[in-house]
Amino acid sequence: MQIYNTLTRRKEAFTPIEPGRIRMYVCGMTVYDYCHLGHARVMVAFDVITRYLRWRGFDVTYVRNITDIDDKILRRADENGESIDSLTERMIAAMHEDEARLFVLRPDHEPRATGHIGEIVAMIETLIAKDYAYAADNGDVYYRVRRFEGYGKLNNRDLDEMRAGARVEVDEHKEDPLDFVLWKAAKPGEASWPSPWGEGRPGWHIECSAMSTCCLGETFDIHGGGPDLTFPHHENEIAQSEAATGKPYVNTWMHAGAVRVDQEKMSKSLGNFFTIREVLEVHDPEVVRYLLVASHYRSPINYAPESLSEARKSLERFYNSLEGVSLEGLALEGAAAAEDGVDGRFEARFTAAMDDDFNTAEALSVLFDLARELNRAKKEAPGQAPALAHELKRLGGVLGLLTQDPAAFLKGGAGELPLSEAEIEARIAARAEAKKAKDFATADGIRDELAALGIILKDAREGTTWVYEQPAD
RNA sequence: GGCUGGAUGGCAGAGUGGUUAUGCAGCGGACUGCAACUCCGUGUACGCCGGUUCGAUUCCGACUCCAGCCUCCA
Repeated sequence: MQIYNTLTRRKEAFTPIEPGRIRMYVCGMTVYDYCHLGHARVMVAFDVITRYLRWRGFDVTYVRNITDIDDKILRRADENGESIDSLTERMIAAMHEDEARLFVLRPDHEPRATGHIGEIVAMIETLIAKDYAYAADNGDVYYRVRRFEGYGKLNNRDLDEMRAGARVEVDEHKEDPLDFVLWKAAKPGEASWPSPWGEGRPGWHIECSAMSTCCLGETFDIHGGGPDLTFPHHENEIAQSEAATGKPYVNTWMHAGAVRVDQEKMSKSLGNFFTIREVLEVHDPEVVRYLLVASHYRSPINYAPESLSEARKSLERFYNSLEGVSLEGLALEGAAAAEDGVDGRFEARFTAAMDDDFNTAEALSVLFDLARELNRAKKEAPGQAPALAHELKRLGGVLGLLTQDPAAFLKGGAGELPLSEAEIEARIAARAEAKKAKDFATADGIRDELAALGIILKDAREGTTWVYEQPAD
């Protein structure tokens, strides 16, 4: 298996530290607002990675933290006139709802910063003892960046050039403008925890170092996150953890690609973001997931509402092929599967694609080939169709796709129908009558009328089924 | 300015030193009462300029353009 490592900037053969076991940490959300599509990308990317690694037989421990104390949270809670707890609990619940709808499995552990203050304080104390950190006279504790030799290695940054780059804020309490905060002294009335340096709260970077070490050990296999976290967040994590433990922090760094809108990064600060929940109001969650899985996890994707319609059409192709094939009573293991006409060639191609840095786009192309084969079988060799359909669902399932009932998906999934299903069925029955009487004008009139509402009829030998496609506006 | 990554057919999006990605859309045919679904067939795509090579979209170099990071952001 090959994985691209952000640290070395190339694909490397992946070998877990402990055979058969993979420890992975991903930087999660700061819970002061609803998740947007950029968050969805990271959630889905690492969900696919986790599902695939498990499918390949690895025992994966997946940790994704929750930042539940931070300046933005304090500000937002204040603006809302609600408590920090109330705000963060609401947002965490919303996040769990969003990810569940996107077929994202929950990580094994979701440590919260406020639940690990003890470990955080202990790590800061170690850093001070080793002279990598210092308490300033304002009650803050800072990391002494120039003390850490490898600083900048993840981003290929040179300390002196960064300084020349000038956008570094000068702070009179810092020895060096590049030093970053580990512990922040509380202002009167702010949420705070006791520490040897007075009441305060942890800085953002230290919480990930402390929580990852605490959940996964001092050195672990994979550390992931969004594309904008490489600097300074992950650089600082390396500096903190390696200085504190004297050991390598992470073997493979993985970063997802950005979600863009009009060729600009989707972000809170630009205000050009779409929240997951607002997108799910009009689109089937699987369509959103498909859109994210259809591109390689590292390439940027440009979000446009039209891309979702295209994603839906691609998924319709899969579900059309699956529709009408009964999987009941299939005993499909090993030799039985081979006899039924599925000889592992699709799985081999699928695995080769995914082993190559999780190439989901390539893997999907294998599934499309499989769907074509299934469509052919439905026509020419119906006996083989169930095995092929099973294979398609099985491999699709590794990507967290194709788990719905085909008819249910095609009928619009989550969306609201312009007519009730009973009404639609009544029209279909009326049309069948007209067809029987060779009154094609009436029959086509009913079909056109439904089509205008987005309901597309499909006649099959077994009867008429339909697809609902929300008309574009 | 520094550091990273990218530029592929109408659109989306993989990949490769010489051979079909795939999906959507288009075109021709089959199926159909006509459609839809589906099947079969169909497109001299690889930013620009040089170099290496028998041969480069794929390797090397320059250039142009785009994006991300360098400030909180997934």
